[in-house]
Amino acid sequence: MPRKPKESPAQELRRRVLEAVRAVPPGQVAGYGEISRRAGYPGRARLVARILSAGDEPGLPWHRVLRSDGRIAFPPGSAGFDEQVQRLRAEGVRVESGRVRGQRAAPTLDQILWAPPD
DNA sequence: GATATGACCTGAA
DNA sequence: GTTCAGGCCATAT
Repeated sequence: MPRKPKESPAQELRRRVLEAVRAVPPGQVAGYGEISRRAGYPGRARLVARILSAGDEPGLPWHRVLRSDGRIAFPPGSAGFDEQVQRLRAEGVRVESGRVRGQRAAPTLDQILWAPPD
């Protein structure tokens, strides 16, 4: 019988990461490390970046993913940088000098999901 | 197989 | 507030 269509670890990781990114509600932001941790792969923040850079998944709220410092992962002046800032502002996130103001990348996604409204 | 690169993270100075 | 070094792992050459 044909072997199971078991996907490669990278495939599963990608799927989990995408799900974690989609789990971030609008107006909120998360860090790469948090996404990787929530996906079940702690310490693989670079993998998250690698996946987002692929941009295979349309409709993915990649703009809600920032660095742990709350700064934009893109270099200032870059197209991605500008686009991400614009999208965040459209969701009500205050962005100043390429950094998110008022709410850093939450230490844990639980903090985001459990964060009290206003 | 080895080296270099990348939308990174953490801790320490 | 910033900068530096070490770690992590998939992809490209």
